[in-house]
Amino acid sequence: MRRQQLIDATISAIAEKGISGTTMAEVTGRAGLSLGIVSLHFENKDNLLKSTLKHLAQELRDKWGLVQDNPDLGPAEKLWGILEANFHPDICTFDKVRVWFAFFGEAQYRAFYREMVDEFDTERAVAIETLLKELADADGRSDFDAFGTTQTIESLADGLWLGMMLYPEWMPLDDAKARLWALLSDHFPTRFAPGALPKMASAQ
Amino acid sequence: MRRQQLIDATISAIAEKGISGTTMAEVTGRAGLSLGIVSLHFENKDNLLKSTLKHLAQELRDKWGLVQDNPDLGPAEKLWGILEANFHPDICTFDKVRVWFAFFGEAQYRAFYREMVDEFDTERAVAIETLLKELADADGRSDFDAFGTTQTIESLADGLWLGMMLYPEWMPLDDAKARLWALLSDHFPTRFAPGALPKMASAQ
Amino acid sequence: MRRQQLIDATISAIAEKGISGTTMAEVTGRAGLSLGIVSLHFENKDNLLKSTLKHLAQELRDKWGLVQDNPDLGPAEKLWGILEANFHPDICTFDKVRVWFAFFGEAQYRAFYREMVDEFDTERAVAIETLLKELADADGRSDFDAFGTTQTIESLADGLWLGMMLYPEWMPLDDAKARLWALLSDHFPTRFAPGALPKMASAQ
Amino acid sequence: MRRQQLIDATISAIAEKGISGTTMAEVTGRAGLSLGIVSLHFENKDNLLKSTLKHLAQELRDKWGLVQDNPDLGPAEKLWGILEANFHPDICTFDKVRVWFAFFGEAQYRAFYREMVDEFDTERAVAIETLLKELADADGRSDFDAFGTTQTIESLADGLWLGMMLYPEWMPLDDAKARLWALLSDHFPTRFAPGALPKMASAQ
DNA sequence: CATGAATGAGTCTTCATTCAT
DNA sequence: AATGAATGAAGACTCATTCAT
Repeated sequence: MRRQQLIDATISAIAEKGISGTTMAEVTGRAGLSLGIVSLHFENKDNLLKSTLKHLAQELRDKWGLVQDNPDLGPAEKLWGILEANFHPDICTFDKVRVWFAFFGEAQYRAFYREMVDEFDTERAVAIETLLKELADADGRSDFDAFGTTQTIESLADGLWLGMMLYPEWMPLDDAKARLWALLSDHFPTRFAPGALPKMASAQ
Repeated sequence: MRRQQLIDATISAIAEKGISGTTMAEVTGRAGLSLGIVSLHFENKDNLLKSTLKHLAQELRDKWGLVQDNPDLGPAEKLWGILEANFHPDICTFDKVRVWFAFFGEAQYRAFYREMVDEFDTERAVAIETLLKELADADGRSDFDAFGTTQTIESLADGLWLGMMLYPEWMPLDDAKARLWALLSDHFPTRFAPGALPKMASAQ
Repeated sequence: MRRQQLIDATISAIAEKGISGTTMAEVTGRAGLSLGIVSLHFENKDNLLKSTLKHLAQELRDKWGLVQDNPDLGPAEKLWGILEANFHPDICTFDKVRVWFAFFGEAQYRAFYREMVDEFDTERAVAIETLLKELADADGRSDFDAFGTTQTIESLADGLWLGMMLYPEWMPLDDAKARLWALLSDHFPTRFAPGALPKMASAQ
Repeated sequence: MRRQQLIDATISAIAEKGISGTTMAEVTGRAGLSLGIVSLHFENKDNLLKSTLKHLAQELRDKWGLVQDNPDLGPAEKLWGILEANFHPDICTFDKVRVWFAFFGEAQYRAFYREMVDEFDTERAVAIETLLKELADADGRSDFDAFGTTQTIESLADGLWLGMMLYPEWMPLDDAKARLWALLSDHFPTRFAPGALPKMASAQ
């Protein structure tokens, strides 16, 4: 499919050259296609970029959605699975993380990002908060701050991505996952045993 | 000083229009100056942008540096002071946070960011890790993972910034600070009493 | 071919407005094409100007090269043919002469001129000197200063061009050719009969 | 005098950077003066350049005018003196020759050149032609082409300048003077003895 | 479907000129 | 008389978009 070919080329171009360096010639050159082809499949550049972001968002949504919809998983497994989706090898590519932050950083796409992704993000925050409550209730901890912990978890996950992008040596993928697991361990030591981070639970 | 005037206008322009929308006309128009003035004081656009980032980095560095050098503060106060610098009203402006992420996101400036800021970031990570060790030692906790906790703290701080930028309603400034304080409370409840977040400790 | 169209427009523009007055808009306007076309075919302005000079140099080289390679011509005919090439209606246009001097006069192109044209000029000087020696030997004039006469002939030819450009009324084309012929007559009266300047020998 | 200081700087700038590279900052920088000083002494750039050319023309005119007005010189000495003025060390500097050709080559100044220098050039051509006639009459050569020889002499002198500028190794100053002397020898062997070129006749 | 030559609006940059000091 | 910061018009260059083939 030409569309996917162009989206892949766009991801690669943005990762390497940034949004401002991502010209149509750059994208079509990377795709090995002609200049005019973009207008054929995406109308214009703006739409190509938005479609690229939409593709990344959908890809991530599908990844954790699969975990959430899995009836065989308990709440702790689901929670970890949703979080781990962010670090899945399909999702957490160097190139793709760079593209996410490129869109976060560019004002004109931040607005679009919100329209596009707000719904997904809200869903995810709700899913996480619900699972946290479930776990806290099961442990009889009525004072547990599920909302605040959701904020912490989501922010930590985002911050780990940024760290992986900016300082890959200081923050390798395994460290990032270990930090997130450790946070869960601190809150639910019985559910997320310290140091017992499962290997690629979501990789099947 | 014209330089500062132009840097302020650049921050405002990037925040509102993004790096690609930050034209020389946009910047000089916001500063109420003429087009040619930039080349007079910054040689060219690239240098203006780099000087803007350098200014932000130095401003932050100065802010937490002041805390670190204060001999009247104990380790817990210092640790919180350093972290709180990120949320100081001089630093954590909506505009300025947007500019930070604009630079993170744009490939050509990410490289420059590292050259420029790497040293500051490393210093800060070392300072945090050292203070954490000091606190853990004082409490006799020899098994404390100071490095991992530093990673978590720094990543959470970054992620909170991102959350404040992308979803200001969901993540207001006070929530962000509360999340960071809560993380410290989890690790050192005697030093950072749960719910006892001090008001603007670093603002004096 | 667009390239030739643009080179022609460049010659016309430089002749009329000088190198500094030869803007991209001026050139493309004369060619009846759009502004962007130059970067498509010549990358940038500098390369367009250099290509224009290269074209002129090659055109001249081809013109006298044809004479030199003609096996039917004797040495005197060849010598005159080579010199007359400078005054051929294809070469010695008002516009083109102006362009030559424009490049001579502009410091940044003089260096390029030498790289580009040095070889041709050296070849031509050698060809002239060789033919002079041949003629002198045939006449048994062992004391003939072929090198010095070459210097004189070439310098005179250049100076005649300058005269034609600066004072066209004082130095019409026919006078210029007559001066050159007279110089040869002075040295080889039997080969170049005084007053017997052939009409457009190279024009067929 | 500031004016002379600026004219000298302009000559040096044009020689090295060409007319288009001769900015006001370049000129005033070379003169060690401030940017605004040009408008004080020359009104504007155009006038500075024209004054520079005027200065060069006057300098040359004064040089051969001195020879012409010298009652102690015979016609042959005068003729040579006038021609040699072109190669006087005050006149025939590398820089100054480059500036002459810069003005010849730039269309917008060629027109001014003619207004400014036409008179001098005509005077000189008349002076040369008159002296040639005088010499020919004295020798009883009624068929001598004084006008044509003037054309040849003047053109050769110009061409020798061009040769000295473009190929200084191939055409050193002494060769240039020798070529001009040899031309005169060819026409008046008794007045300009072959090989007897006088040393710096005009240098006293 | 696909190509890529051509267009021209938009941007950075240079630089002559002005003018308050 | 002299300075040099400031201006803004002018020019080179880029690049999204169009369209004939």
